[in-house]
Amino acid sequence: MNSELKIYNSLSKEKEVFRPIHPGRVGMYVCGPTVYSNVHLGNCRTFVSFDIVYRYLQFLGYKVRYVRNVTDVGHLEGDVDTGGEDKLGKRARLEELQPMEIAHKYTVGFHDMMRIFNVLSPSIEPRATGHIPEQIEMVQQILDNGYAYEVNGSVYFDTLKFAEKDGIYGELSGRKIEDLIAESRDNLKKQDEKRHPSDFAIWIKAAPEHLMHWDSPWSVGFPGWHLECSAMSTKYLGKTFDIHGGGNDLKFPHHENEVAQNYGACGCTPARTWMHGNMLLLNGKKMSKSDGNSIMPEELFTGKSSHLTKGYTPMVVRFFMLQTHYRSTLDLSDDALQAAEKGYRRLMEAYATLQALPFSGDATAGVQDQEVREWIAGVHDEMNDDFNTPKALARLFEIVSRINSWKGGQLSMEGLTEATYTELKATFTTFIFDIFGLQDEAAAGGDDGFKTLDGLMQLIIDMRADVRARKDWSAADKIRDVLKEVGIVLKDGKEGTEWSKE
RNA sequence: GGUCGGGUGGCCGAGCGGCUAGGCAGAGGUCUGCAAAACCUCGUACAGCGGUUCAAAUCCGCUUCCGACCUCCA
Repeated sequence: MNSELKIYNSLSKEKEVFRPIHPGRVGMYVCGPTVYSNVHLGNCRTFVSFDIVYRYLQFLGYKVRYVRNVTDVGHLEGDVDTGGEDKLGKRARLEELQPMEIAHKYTVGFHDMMRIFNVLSPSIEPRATGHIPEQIEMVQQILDNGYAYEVNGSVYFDTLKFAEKDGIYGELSGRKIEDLIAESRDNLKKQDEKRHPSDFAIWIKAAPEHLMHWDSPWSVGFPGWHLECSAMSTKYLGKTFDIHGGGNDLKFPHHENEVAQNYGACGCTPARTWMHGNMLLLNGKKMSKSDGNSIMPEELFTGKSSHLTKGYTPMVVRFFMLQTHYRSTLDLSDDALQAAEKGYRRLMEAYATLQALPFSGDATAGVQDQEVREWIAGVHDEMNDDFNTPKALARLFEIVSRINSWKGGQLSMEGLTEATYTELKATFTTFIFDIFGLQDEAAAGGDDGFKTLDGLMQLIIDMRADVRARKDWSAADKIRDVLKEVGIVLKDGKEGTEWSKE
């Protein structure tokens, strides 16, 4: 490859050449789910996006420490002042379970879904309830440094002070200090514990009925939602690390407040590069559980949804996601999924073709060798350009045409050396499986089972070849038709008959 | 209302000053017993109106439509 990795930094709003703090190592933190209900497809898209980032960084040879948390406490519905209820606590009440049962139930569900989408497990998956002492310690540091104040057992971060003193509150999400200050005048009358509307709770005194609570220097209570990410990222990745990721919708207030907390506690901002994945749209609107505009992965797989005409496999969905850049919104529709399904199959069949295709090129390099070498450099360049999966995928399809032409005899391997051919095969395979994280669903389904089936199919194909040699077309067609009914397609080519599952 | 991001061919989506991706669908052809697959060729684009430029989908301005965030959300 010819290029260096460039990543779009939400903080600077520019693509920057990526240089890790420690050569050869990358520290990456991504905000995980709040485990109070099942993940929907929009959640999955974000984790697939960062899975690609994780995979590609590893492919480049970096030793990556990837931390992705699970939020199991402190995430309130609404505001603290308006008596917001903890999401897990509420769910626990509704399902008549312990909050930890809720957390466990939906964490397991989340993991299952990640496995189904072939999302790699992060290096560390810390949970908020497992890091209460660290969070209390951080609150204390923020208080000691004068960036927070205590009221009636709750502790609030003083955003106005931070904004005025350091001038970086609002930098990430594009909010202005002047607006904050202007707001504060109107707010003086409010009978609020907070000094300023943009202040946020970092420790919340628990109401008597609140199920999850811990002792602290200020009250029996629980940590604010934003605090866990600051505490856990600092613990596992240090005060400053390379990449912080998450969904676009977390930029404000969650990430902005994280920056404030880290600054308040450590005097520096946590991440050098901020990456934000864009939303998955359904009916032209953001997929969201709270307004009911969402689709669950199960519905997608089974096709049992008013938005779909049929079901789609996890890898088709993953392929579908890869066709769009992570910073663009992606509109889910049945038509688009059908197109993705065919594209995915075409790619997988080309992979199988390439595996079986013998080398028939030359000892000396010619024009074609040069073309293939340029192609190999090209796919890497696309990924280096802020993980441009749609472009890299487009490049893969350029090679699909070439593979099929070699096989079909429309193109020879003239001028192609074996070394280049080997590299082509390796690159093609690596991109599909290791970097894009796709799986060959047709070939899956058990190696033993597949061998048996393949043996049977070879027998049937041989017998049908005899029938065809006698020009008994009706018998040959009948075999083909019956097989089609059970989902097996026969393709008669020059070199014989091939079979594949529909 | 404030801040930001969009409107690209039948659909999904790249591109973001000159070389006009890719997938799916459509048309014609090659191959084949037929079919399928594959291959080759081909339409139909850059929301509208102005402007800058030798050159604009790409830059600037206005209009219009859509979305995100500003309150929990990946």
